[in-house]
Amino acid sequence: MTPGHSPARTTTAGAELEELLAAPLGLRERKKLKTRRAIRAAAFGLFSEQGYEATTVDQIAAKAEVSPSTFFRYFPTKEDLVISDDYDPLMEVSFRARPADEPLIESVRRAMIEPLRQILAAEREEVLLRMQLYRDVPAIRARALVEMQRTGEMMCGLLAERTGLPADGLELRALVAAVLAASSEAVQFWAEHGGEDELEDLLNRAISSLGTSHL
Amino acid sequence: MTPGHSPARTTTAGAELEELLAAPLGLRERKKLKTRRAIRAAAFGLFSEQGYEATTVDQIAAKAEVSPSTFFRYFPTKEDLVISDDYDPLMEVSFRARPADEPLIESVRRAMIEPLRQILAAEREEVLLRMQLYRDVPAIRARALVEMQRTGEMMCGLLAERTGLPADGLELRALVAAVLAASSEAVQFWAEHGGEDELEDLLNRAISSLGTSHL
Amino acid sequence: MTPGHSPARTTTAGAELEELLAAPLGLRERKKLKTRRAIRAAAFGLFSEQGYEATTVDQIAAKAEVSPSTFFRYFPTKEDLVISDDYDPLMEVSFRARPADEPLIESVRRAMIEPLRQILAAEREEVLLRMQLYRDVPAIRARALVEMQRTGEMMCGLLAERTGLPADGLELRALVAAVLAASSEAVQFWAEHGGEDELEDLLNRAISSLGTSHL
Amino acid sequence: MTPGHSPARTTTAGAELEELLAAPLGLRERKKLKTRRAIRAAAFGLFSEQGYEATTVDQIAAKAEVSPSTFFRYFPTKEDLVISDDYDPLMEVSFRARPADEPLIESVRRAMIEPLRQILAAEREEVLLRMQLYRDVPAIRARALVEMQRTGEMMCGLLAERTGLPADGLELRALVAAVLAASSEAVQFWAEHGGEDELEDLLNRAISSLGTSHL
DNA sequence: ACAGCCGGGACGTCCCGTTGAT
DNA sequence: ATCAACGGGACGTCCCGGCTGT
Repeated sequence: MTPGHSPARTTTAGAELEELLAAPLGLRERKKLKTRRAIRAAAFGLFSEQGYEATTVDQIAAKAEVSPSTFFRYFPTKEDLVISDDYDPLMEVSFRARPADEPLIESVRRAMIEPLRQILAAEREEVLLRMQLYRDVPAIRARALVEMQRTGEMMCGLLAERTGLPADGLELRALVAAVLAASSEAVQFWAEHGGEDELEDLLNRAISSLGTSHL
Repeated sequence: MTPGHSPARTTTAGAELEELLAAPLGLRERKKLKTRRAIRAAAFGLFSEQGYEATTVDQIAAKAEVSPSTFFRYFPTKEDLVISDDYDPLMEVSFRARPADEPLIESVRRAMIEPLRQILAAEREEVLLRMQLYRDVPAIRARALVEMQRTGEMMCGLLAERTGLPADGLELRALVAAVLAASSEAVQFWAEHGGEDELEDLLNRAISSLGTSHL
Repeated sequence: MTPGHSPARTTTAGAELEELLAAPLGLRERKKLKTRRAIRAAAFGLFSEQGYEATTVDQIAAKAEVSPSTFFRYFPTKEDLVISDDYDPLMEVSFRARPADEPLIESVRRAMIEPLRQILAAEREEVLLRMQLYRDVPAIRARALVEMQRTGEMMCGLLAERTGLPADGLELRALVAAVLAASSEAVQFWAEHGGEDELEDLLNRAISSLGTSHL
Repeated sequence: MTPGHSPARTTTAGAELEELLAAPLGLRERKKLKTRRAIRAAAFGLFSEQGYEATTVDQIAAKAEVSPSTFFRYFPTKEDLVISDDYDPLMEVSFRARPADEPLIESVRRAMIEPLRQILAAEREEVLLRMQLYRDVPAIRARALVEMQRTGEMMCGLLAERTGLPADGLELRALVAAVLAASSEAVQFWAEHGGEDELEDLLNRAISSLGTSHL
């Protein structure tokens, strides 16, 4: 739900996910992961210095001490640097773990917060930087928003299962879109203030403000 | 709030707005407007045939019987084809025209619907096509979503004036984001079903579904 | 011999020259001259702010409150802004006015200094700026150097008349090229130091340093 | 000292230099060198047929059987085709090899002649063509003259070391500029006469004509 | 598996010439 | 005479895919 949380699609991204989920990897895989991280680190450094558009793939590759060819092996596209992550599957797992009789909105809220906690614990700084990029770089914000829609579709499916409502019905879609949008604002707000507030509180406030729409 | 409703930024875009608002323009300007439309029409046609990325600026220019240079005079970027429109200022006017004691959400709803009606009356087909592009073409969806954020910021300003709440406070931002997201789903839904439903009804349903977040 | 002193080739340039030579012009012509100056002024301003390459003809035209078309009527090329001036004919007149029995090098020196004095008196600031551009902007320096060669050819002709040596003989060409190069260094040196030294002294020093080639 | 003798700045240019200095290169590098030469050859051919401005990069690439992209990998700019060479470092080496008690002007003369001999031996025809371009094509002459200034700065440094005079003093600058200009005329003269004279003699005559400035 | 090199093509910027309206 | 609009074309930058050698 934070921008750019897309389902894992490539094996390498899958690897990163699994690492999060703690399975210890083979030596080969660990090396690849390291390269992947190195490239991303280099890229983010350059982005924050020069901006996104002004940074070329070649520069990134050079700074990561990798050949451009290799860059493209790890990230099929320059944009993928910023948007590929593994939030969605984590959230799905998290949602299915909620008791079926819990109020829906509560399940959603918890399903979103759990994986966030994990990710923040592991790479809080990088998430903050990513959020700044997301604010400042149109192309990235763009991609991220698209990924958010993907997340929305997945959530519609999950909620449909639970409620029996049609997954592509207007009501569910509108509700999910709204919750995601509000949550995204919370995360953005959090990043803007340097992460000093408790993200969990912000999420709660944002989501409950939907109820105030009767104002 | 439909994707890509941005404030008028260029004089020509301003011209387009004024046309909507009915002021008959000088002969010179009418011609420019025609060219502008011709280019957009050509572009949208090609987009729906070949997809967005696969369509080159040269093709568009050729089909519009214009030189590539001229294309760039009218649209500084290929993406600008899709995202530049004049919804925002219309909506702002519309919102300010609502009585101050009306329930907030109602004012917002009406402020969004009024200009939509005008636009649909004038160019219903193009809006439908635009929505399809918005669904199908990542790059366009991307830009459009970004523009929606801009709309959001404007709305926050308006609501802040009315309510006295801070425009950049979490609550307002979350609420606005949610309403926009839900409305966007409504418009999208409408387009998916070929425009057969009443858009006004859909908007109402989508917005009121936010109240069901207590599910 | 300062960079960019070329023979008058266009009627308008001729006009500027004549003005220097004091003939009062018709009202029509004065207006054109004013425009010409306005454009150049605008251009030089932008050049010193943004650099030469980064300044577009359109910007110059806009700042001079002239249409781009008009710009090109006055200056066939962007580069012509910087290089067109009218030093050569002044110098030729000046040289022919020297007594025939004066030592050659002395005639040359005097022929160069006289017109310089006039120009500096009239537009000292602009000459200084021009010199800076000449230092800093490769394309301009380039053009200027080329013009200097033209000046060289003219001087070869003059010296050939006086000495009876062939105008395209190596000796004369080498001598003239050397004198011009040394003088150019003097002017450049003068500009680098903000014009505080007496240009005349510098020229004398530069030219006489050729004699030290026996070092 | 022929126009356009600039310091080696890219590795490939460095490679070219080293080749001149006889070190046999790896297979990879030889291929690149061949491509580089092929491009230049194609370019010079077209230049002499159609002129410089009228020749497009695409044409050059086509004739060299290379893609335009590749062209720009080898020469960042069309102009770089003409001006990039490796005379300066050769000359520097050559100068430093002169005995310190030799008359200055003599050291300079020898320092210029030695590398010229080498280059002429290796690619006499190309140098001749280059000189013609330098005469006939303003843009090229322009760039070349600029490079000559660079050479001048380097020489000032060298002479300053030897003489103890300040490298940026007017006297040294004027002297160097004059010697270079005279030498340039000699080379030019040589090229105009189809290379039939001994370049070495011409250089001697040109330089010694500086002494006649007392005429 | 990774590095370097190349090709092909899109984009967007700029220059300058031309045309028709004022 | 000036302007606004357009055309046409060059340049140079970048992305990404493929191929070759190690």
